[in-house]
Amino acid sequence: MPEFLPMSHELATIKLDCDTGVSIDELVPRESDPAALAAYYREFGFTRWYDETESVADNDAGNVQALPQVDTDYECVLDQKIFDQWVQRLRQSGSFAVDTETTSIDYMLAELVGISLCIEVGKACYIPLCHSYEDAPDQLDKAAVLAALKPILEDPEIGKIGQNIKYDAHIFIGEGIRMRGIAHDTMLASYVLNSTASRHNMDALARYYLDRETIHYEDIAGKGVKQKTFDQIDLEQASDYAAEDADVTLQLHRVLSAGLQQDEKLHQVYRDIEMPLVDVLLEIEQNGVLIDRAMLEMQGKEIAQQLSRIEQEIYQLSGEVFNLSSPKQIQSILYEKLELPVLRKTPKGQPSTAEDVLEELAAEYEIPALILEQRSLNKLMSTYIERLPQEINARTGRVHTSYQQAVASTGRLSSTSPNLQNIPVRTAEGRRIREAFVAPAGCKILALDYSQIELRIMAHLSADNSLLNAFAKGLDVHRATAAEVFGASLEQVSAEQRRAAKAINFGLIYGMSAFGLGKQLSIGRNEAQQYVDTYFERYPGVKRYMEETKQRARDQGYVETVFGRRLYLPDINARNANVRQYAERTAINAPMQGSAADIIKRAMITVHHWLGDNRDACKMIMQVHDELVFEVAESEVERCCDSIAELMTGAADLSVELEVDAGIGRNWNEAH
DNA sequence: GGGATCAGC
DNA sequence: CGCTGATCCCA
Repeated sequence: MPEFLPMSHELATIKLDCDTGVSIDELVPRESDPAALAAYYREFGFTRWYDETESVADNDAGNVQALPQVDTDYECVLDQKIFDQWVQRLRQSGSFAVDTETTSIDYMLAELVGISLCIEVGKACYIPLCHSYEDAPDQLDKAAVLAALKPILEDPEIGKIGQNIKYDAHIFIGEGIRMRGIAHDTMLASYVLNSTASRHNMDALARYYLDRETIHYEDIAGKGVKQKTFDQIDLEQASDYAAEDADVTLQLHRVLSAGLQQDEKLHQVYRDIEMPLVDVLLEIEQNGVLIDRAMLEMQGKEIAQQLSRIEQEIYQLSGEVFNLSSPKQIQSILYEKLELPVLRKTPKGQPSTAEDVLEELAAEYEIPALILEQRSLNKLMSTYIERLPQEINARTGRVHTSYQQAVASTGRLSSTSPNLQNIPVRTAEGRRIREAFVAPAGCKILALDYSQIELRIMAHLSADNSLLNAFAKGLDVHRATAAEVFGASLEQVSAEQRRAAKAINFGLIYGMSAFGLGKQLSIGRNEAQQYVDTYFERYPGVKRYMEETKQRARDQGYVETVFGRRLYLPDINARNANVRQYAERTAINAPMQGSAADIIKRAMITVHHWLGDNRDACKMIMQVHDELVFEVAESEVERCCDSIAELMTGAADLSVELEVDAGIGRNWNEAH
């Protein structure tokens, strides 16, 4: 086992120097010599477990190089001459760190307040533009400053370095500046080096990688309802804070780059996937999605009627009115008042009222079925039908989500405010929400999704003959699995058998346990174990792959995707069996989920480049893990469909072909 | 702020 | 059984 695996909580008490007998101080180079840094990272890597609350000093010295503290020279630019000098230096620089200060964390609502810049570590400036508190000093003219910076920010030859630079690029778009040369993002570098870190915000990175405590926004702006927006903050405080951000970003960039240089595969993931994706996500987010407000209103009225009918019925049957949104009250009605049998308990020991439990109770009793229906309609109502219209931007008339690029440990994106990656599709009523995701007049929605991408990746990684064969022949893979496991011919497979086989296939991707499979299929543990055993007999390559993956995880402390993205598993050698098995399931799942994420990200980048200057006719508007959604001019839609499908299938060269299903419609539902 | 629940892949 | 985010209740 390598010495510097990320430590699980269980192992956290073992000091790093216990293993080597060498004092930590001797291990950490104190100079900023790149060669020393390089040697250091080669030896120790960035494998420490870190989060916001942890500082290098608090822990056991850490394996991270703290750059020597440099005397800082931060200036607030209020003078035209000084500004001109900065512009001059920026023009001549190969790259620089940039950070914007604004009035909101919402990129579509935020107003630019000031800009900070740093070309050389320790020397940074803040250019205030719109501080508007009482007696605020005169500031440089915003339009003039932006006009001077625009050619520099738009010059692809001058590299821009930022912390979550997509946000700053959004802000500049709001000012009519399309940032080019987005070269580095310290948040993404940190994410590629260790995706399991809980957060990749600047404060945490500075604390961990620079052993430096930065000024916290709350300290200068206050917190809660009284929190000031940045334009209300005193220039002196604002300058220290903002200039520091740019300076720290540049310092972080140096340290993190040195780390990435030490592993060619990780460097490629960063350079060839994550960085180019920034521009793609920027575009998708700016594009936004058109939502048919009237459609949702209509659906809302229908559902409100159904809801009140169901609620009345539930109150009648249970003999009292109570809050159906409170699991606690439902629990007391069902299990105490009406004395229904308790089939399962929540982790905290409360009788569960979860979907599958109520599903089972619904066979015998009336109320559970009604509660399920109420819950599902209520969810549609509060999360989608009522919420989505509120998310429509007043200026663009569209919904602009945020894709989080440094959140999911496996390499997936996530989507927030609103989450467009969990729009209902499973049930008929839910699916109707997608009818409200529409194309404007003259356009169509084009949706393309990878077919069985994770299973194909499993076939590729495991090189199992039967599985490779099933895909090569273009078989219905769940049916093929059923035929193998139940010893039937393809034609003989029943619907029930196919359903079970599908659950097995999903189980495999999730690092299946007999317990979990049994629960999914509502069968006993032993019967489920039988299925698993038979499966592994028929697919010995898969069995071997699973064992090898777990062993590799134990040996090296991480697993990786087809493209070399890494996921650390600090708990893989834990002594607690539950903790360890959980890590083992993640070890199985992460390479498949993560490789799929890599592949669609690569596809997004090539599609983005293919679109070139044709982005008015064909706009990428959503990504849902294995699906890309576009808004396309009617005249172009067939051509785009074929070309994009080809680019998507070509995004990886696996030992099974990738397949893409495509659909075209007036709305997202029709496009499926 | 944490837990329960449920929407997606 | 893997990975997420939003909403709600309740302390």
